[in-house]
Amino acid sequence: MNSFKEENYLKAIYQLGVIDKENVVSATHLANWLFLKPPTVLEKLNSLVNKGLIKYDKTGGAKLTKKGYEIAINIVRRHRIWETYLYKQLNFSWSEVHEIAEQLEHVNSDKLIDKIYSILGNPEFDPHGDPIPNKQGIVPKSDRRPLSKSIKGCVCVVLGVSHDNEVFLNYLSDLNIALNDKLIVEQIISYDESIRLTNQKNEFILISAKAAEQLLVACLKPSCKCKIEI
Amino acid sequence: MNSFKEENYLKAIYQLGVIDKENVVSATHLANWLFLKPPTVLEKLNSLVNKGLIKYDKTGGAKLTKKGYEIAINIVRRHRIWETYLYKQLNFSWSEVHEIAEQLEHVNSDKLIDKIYSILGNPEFDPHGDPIPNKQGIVPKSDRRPLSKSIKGCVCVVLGVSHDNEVFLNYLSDLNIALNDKLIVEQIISYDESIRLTNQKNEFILISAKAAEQLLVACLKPSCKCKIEI
DNA sequence: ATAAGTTATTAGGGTATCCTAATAATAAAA
DNA sequence: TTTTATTATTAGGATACCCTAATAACTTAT
Repeated sequence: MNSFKEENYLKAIYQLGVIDKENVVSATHLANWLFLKPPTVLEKLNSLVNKGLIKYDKTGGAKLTKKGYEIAINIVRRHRIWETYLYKQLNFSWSEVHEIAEQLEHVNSDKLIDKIYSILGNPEFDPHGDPIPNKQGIVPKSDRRPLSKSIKGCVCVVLGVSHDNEVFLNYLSDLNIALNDKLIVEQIISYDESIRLTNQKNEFILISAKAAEQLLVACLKPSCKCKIEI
Repeated sequence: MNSFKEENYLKAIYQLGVIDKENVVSATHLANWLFLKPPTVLEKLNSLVNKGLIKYDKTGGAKLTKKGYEIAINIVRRHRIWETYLYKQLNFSWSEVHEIAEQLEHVNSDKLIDKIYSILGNPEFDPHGDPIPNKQGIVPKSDRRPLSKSIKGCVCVVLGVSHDNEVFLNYLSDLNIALNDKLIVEQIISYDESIRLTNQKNEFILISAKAAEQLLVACLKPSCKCKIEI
């Protein structure tokens, strides 16, 4: 709990490294993400370099060392386990869990995490659909991808969202889209790339291209053409 | 979670105020309790005065204002609710819960506390036997007192310990004494004030005067002479 | 290739926490 | 009462974390 700040830096470097594979994790990039100013971040990055938790050079940006990765992935693990616990055991809503997990992830007790993880039945994915790293820091794989990559006829299951943002989660609630829902892609409207879906209750849902990029799904049809990469 | 430090100061002032009613909560006293040095504490006390959370003068020491009391008692409430949750729902042992609750008490989510409190059935006492303040900051009363105040023939139920110390809790485990155990005072040995007890299984237990001072019990015999204050 | 715009870094400053060492105030003992 | 011991406070310094303003190093567009 004392390494609160440091943990958040390492987690952010991990997250930005995963999300923007193209982009380098620069001090400015991190500063925006953490709502801080670049000099503040740079200062901290230097101290993380000194502690052997990251490597940093201005062209390649910040990269976690093995030691840094272990800390970061452990925080991510704790976060996702807490989210799952809050959602499944304590009946919090999908949009509420993130903020509380941001705090709980810094509670330092392996035994506590092990306990709630085992109560949950050692799940591989959290309620947002994000994979829960195991104790060795290995992240389970899934074929989740944005709904926007789907084609007409896809049978999709909702696995999560790409950015953890309460506004978007509430937007989905309003659209009547929830985690694990099965959605069929009826039509992709070429004019604005919005997508017409039907849900299990055979209701029509129209989702914008922007939202479709943030909604993560997996296609359940075993050999659907959507899976062919060009 | 940002007010971590401040919350711990206020909690400490509350706790020392309760434990040592005679003694004033001085900067030095607090410094020892918090493992800090007096100037450090004094500096913080001045800032708490400025924030209107305490009053301080060197003769009377630190005293919580209404505003300060509300924060302190809320942290105490969270601590004891988490202890109870860890003990009852997550099967942690009596001696493990304190350290984890020290962290969890700073997680800022009323909804989370309300939820686990209600899962526990809104208990009035935590596993150490300490009263759980209600949302209004009112602390339930009980007639718990040290075992050392008992007399021969008392039928005592174990409600807690006066100081939260893992060594002592383990010592009690070794003596085969657990929370809520019923103990009968068979004999008080005048030589060294140690106490001979029998437990529910009719086993004999010998407890030292020192330990008896730290073990908190209530006498179950309605009009037992132990209750007469001289 | 150069001006204009970005991005990275340095310089310097503020607050919060923590410390040691020195001094002031108080209490206890001779 | 004076000395001694204890306690409270001030002075001054270190580190962590945050900032703005200025400079240096790059890109990009003309």
